[in-house]
Amino acid sequence: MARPPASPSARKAGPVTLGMVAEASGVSPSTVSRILNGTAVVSAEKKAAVDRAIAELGFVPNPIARGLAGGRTMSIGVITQFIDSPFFGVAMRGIEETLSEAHYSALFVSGHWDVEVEQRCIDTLMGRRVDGMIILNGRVGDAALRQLAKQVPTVVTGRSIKAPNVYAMDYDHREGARLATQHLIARGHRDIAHIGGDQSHSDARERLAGYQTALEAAGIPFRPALVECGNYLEEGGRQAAERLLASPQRFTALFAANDQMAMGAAVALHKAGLRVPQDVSLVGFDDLALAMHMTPPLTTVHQASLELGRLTAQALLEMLAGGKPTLKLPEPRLVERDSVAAVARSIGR
Amino acid sequence: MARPPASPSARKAGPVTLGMVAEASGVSPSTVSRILNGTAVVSAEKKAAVDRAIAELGFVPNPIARGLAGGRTMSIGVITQFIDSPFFGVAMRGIEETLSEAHYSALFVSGHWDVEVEQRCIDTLMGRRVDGMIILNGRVGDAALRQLAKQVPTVVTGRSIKAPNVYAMDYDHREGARLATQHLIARGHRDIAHIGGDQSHSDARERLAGYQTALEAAGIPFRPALVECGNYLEEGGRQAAERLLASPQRFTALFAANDQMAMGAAVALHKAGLRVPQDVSLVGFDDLALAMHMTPPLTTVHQASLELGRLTAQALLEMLAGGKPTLKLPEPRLVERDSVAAVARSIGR
DNA sequence: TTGTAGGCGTTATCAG
DNA sequence: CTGATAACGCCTACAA
Repeated sequence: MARPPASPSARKAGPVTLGMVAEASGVSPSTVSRILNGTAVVSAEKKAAVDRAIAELGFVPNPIARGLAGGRTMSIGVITQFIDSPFFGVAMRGIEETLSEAHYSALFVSGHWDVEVEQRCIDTLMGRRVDGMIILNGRVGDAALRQLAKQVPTVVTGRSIKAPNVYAMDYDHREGARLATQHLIARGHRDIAHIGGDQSHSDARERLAGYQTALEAAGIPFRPALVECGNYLEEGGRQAAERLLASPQRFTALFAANDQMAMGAAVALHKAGLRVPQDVSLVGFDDLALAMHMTPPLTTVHQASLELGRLTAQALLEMLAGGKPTLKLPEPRLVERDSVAAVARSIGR
Repeated sequence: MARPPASPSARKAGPVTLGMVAEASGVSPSTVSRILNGTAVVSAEKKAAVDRAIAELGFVPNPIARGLAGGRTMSIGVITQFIDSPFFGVAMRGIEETLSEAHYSALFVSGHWDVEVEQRCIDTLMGRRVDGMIILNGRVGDAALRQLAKQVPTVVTGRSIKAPNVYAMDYDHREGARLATQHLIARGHRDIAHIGGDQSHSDARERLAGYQTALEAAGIPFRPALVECGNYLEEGGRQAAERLLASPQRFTALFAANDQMAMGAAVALHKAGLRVPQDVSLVGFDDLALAMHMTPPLTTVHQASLELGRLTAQALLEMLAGGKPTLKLPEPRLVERDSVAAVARSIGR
């Protein structure tokens, strides 16, 4: 009877090597390698013998050696901006899940929204011979990206770029923002303020554009004084809301370009004695896990972050397999919760 | 004039190898290796020549090859439970920062609170020949940990274990919980409910114990009916609060074992028409980034998560350098914000 | 102090 | 179909 395979971490001395498997099953190392990789057809009996030896010895191929031998390292570099981002964190989970199912490991690094840091991350990752790269809303230029893609297949989000060996996936931020604003308009709001993101990011510009589009479609003039920008963080949202509150502008609704800023804005509103949604309606963007647990639960535009992670990983996997991915992100959709109220129609007052 | 070193990612063909550096500087590969690792004393002139060659060629040692050659991989395995945890996310950031300063890379993997998954993570990580391991509140048994530590230095949080090559760091959860409860008591509350965490985790048990300790110290009898447990997630907190609300028990304050559950509880309170803090005071635990941006901003026990990450990494680095770390986590402290109000003394009503 | 040789665990390229 | 043999890029005796 075959002894149950020993857990690798329970092994005593040096790890079981491919060579040991070869010896134990009476074939050459090359044959074992072939079986492992499906590189060539091997006679059934030898394969059986090897498989048994692998199981008995509890052999696990060494990715390091594999990588050195010019083969693949079975690892994928993933660049995010901050590893503790509530939005990208979920995407990373999706990436990790999908990748590990395919026996790949993800190497997560943070670019800190800084081109140079990000470039260094890329260099580090390439030094570790990753087989592919996923860049979540990176800041490096398209040129650097093309350069990178010459070495490994690359999937990027947050930008549209057409280049060999690069697959770009992005949300329709504009449409999402339009939806949010339109929802407010449909509830009777006309004085709608917007807290935008850092306008050097295309997604922030798109969201602003979507806001404008909805306004225009409803025949409401766009008033620049009603938009203040933050940095996509709670604090920035709070400050932007405070500026709005301090200005002479009046508004009955607020559309924040992401949930974190919406959260910050909610605090500012609260401190100013304004209630959500009775005094001002609030809509966010992203649908972070916490959106539904805010008080009141936040109406927001759903971005499938887990899906985003899964799909980017899946796309990369397809490229690694020599295919051409055609995956697309789901359409944005509004999630209605309790932070929006209708404005009372003030007919002929 | 020496040309500026080419960025690795700008290189054309194959990477620059140690051998090429050796050739360019007219020494043997071993000498270059020695200089790189400070393994032996080398004549100043040769060292200068090599250093120059390294700079000119933009040589970066290949960690993969290094790892294979039995040296170190300059990578550290980090096991968390969920990569998108708001609490551990920040800790991971600290780890990444500290490690990268020392030119180490972190390999983050998620154990999903599951012993088997976690064990598989450990095996994967060891397969990748990490030089050390950081396990954030892991679930594997102490035995497995000791076994692991035989192979690489290990730092763990969330448990106390004394073993060779293992360094355990933990917070004083009990004291933190005591502080929170005491604060409520000092504000006049006597009917204080508690939303606990999963009692199979020691930190959750400790926090409950701290709550009891404070009660006892104030001569307030502990009432089991006032404690409901969740899973450290918002949803669990909401449900626990709902159970509490549905029970015949009355309470004027609520101490949640973490901020996420406090957030969920806030929603339940809100839906029940109860205001925080006017109707019920609320205290959390962890001081997540979002605690200060809740409405109202949450009074909570500060756990220095960034510090936690930095210190675990630093401790590991010290072990890697052959030292014995003595680092300790800062004491818990209460952060007062706006979610607690005093109970009006109801004398002789 | 420095160079040579061998090996780390795999994969790839040849012959057979 | 299968087995030698040579890399992969670096480290570490051992020898000089």
